[in-house]
Amino acid sequence: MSDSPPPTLKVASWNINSVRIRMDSIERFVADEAPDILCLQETKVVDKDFPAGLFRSLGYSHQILHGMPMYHGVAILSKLPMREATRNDWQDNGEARHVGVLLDFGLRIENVYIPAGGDVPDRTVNPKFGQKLDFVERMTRWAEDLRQPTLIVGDFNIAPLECDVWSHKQLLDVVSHTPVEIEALTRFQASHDWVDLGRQFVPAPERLFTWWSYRSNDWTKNDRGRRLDHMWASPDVAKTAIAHKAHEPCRGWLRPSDHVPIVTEFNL
DNA sequence: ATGGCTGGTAGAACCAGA
Repeated sequence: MSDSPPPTLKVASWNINSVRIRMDSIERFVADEAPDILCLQETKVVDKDFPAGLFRSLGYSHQILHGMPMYHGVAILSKLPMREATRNDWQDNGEARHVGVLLDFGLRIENVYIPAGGDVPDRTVNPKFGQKLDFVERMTRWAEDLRQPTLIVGDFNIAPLECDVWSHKQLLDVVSHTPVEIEALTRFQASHDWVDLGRQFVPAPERLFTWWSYRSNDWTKNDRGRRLDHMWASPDVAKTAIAHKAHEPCRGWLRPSDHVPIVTEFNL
């Protein structure tokens, strides 16, 4: 690492489901948690319309945007300088699903939005499911060549463990928790010996969810959540993590995203 | 009780999310 790192670093990741209509929630979350770096997915805005001024007023003067019209879109907002933004298109279809940056002290932060994969977990009848699996496989090839300390965060759209969903048995055939997806994600994990920070701090079989469907009248009733959002770190980076949580209160705020932010603090 | 909702964009008998 070149420059010396700050004493502590707090990183948050949040599938925001439209950044423009979620600024009140973002201000409230920033007041609660004050992350140094905020990685967003599903910003749903082209870069020229991104609410850059609002984030600047909250202290996030360093902004790396990768948006597109209507769908997807990722962004990294930071209080610390960032450089060398990379964009990978692991489906080769132009969708804005990844952006990566390098911090001055040598840590890479990679922000990814893995495709949801459609309804039917069979690539022969549902091309979106095949695209999701292929996306993860290409990410795996990419990660095999990573040599720098890296933190990869985002909406992986896969809940790998039995305790990552409200009912393992009832979700076995539901896209996000099928064995073939979990096998693909397991290969990705092995490609860089990624450490799952969520489970480093909340070990299985404890409940840990980051998403609850909009379709329930009361998201707290029956607690039908899934852990779709993740932060995975290079082994050396994982050793510096001192706290991790899913910020569940956000799901109960006015006009919430269906995902809640996840937050990890590091003592570098 | 896995769609019963929520977005963007168009102005939908839409598409997508997961």
